[in-house]
Amino acid sequence: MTIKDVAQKYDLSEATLRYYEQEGLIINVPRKNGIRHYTEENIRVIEFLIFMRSSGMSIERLKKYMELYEKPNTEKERLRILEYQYKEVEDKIELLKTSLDKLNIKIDYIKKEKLK
Amino acid sequence: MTIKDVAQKYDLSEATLRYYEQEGLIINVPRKNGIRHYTEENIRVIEFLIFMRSSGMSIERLKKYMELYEKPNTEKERLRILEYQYKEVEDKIELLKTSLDKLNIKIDYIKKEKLK
DNA sequence: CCTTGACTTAAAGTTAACTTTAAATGGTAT
DNA sequence: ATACCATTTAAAGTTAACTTTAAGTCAAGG
Repeated sequence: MTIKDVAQKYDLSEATLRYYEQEGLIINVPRKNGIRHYTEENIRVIEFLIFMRSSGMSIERLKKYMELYEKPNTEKERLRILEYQYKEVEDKIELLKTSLDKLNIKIDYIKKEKLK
Repeated sequence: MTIKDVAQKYDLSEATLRYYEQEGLIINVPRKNGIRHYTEENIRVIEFLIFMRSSGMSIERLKKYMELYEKPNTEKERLRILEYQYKEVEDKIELLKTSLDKLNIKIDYIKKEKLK
């Protein structure tokens, strides 16, 4: 798959794919005449990156994760990163739920004010 | 209350309070010898701002909201903004819940791999 | 052979939301 | 009176995560 194909399939810009590679999030992307041809492994990594970004993990932390991924016997450390991320997402959800409640109260309040 | 008091009480930096004012999110902050003395109304606005920021509303949208707040008969428009924000927060929560599930699956998978 | 179009890299630019800095002022303690 | 301290404003700087631009390469079509 060329960069264009991948970008279309995953709704990323080509620039983003190059940027991720430059940052070390995607490695070993083979070239033919200098042009990227993503392998299945590359694609799996990209899917992982997209998912992790959607959970809010920073590029910085993903870089750390991918560095570990390249080395043997790093499961424990990678697990720690994922579990930490899990907790962060949990916390964020809790915070947002509180926000929802408060928004609701505010909305109701304004609705009542309007009736007066 | 001086800027220092407010910053401490709400765990904001003084710079942030000045920035919000500059952006038009906090208006009519009275000065004595040039020094800010926040009124109760100012404080209520600040509490609102903090809450809205925690729900992820942008400074830009808050600016719009506060502009409306200054004008009479804008309840309908303000309601629209709040309801839109409500939906955005709902969506974000859903997205994050999906992330949690996937993270869980990934974590379990790595744990199992490790056992092999 | 020449142009076109897709791709390349490196570097500079963008945006949001602040933060930091520099220079000035004004009340307070010595 | 002077030195200090908290405050002020305006402007410049920061950070993350991209995006855009400039200049170049290369295979394919006319």
